[in-house]
Amino acid sequence: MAKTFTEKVYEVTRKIPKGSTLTYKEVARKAGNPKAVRAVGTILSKNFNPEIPCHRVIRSDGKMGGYNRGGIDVKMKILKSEQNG
DNA sequence: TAGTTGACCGGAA
DNA sequence: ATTCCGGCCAACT
Repeated sequence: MAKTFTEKVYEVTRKIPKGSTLTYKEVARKAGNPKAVRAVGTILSKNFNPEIPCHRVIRSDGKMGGYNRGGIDVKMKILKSEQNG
């Protein structure tokens, strides 16, 4: 199979259940490179695919990194909307 | 091909 | 708690 790290990152991010959030480190870990957290940020930042809930990926501090589809403000609102209702 | 950049992480001051 | 530094990886120039 030998899927590229980028492909795995997209799949993992796409498989994140609603109402749940994963850290960049977790995504990188599931993708196969727990040390490529920087790359995950770079990859997701270039990702403009609505099928990928990149807003469910946050920093290990519990804070957020960024969002290419609206901004931190929208990202926060989406997470709250999915968690609470 | 080499160098720089970035939605990061962990440790130290 | 905040700020600064080194390390790692993929994408971009």
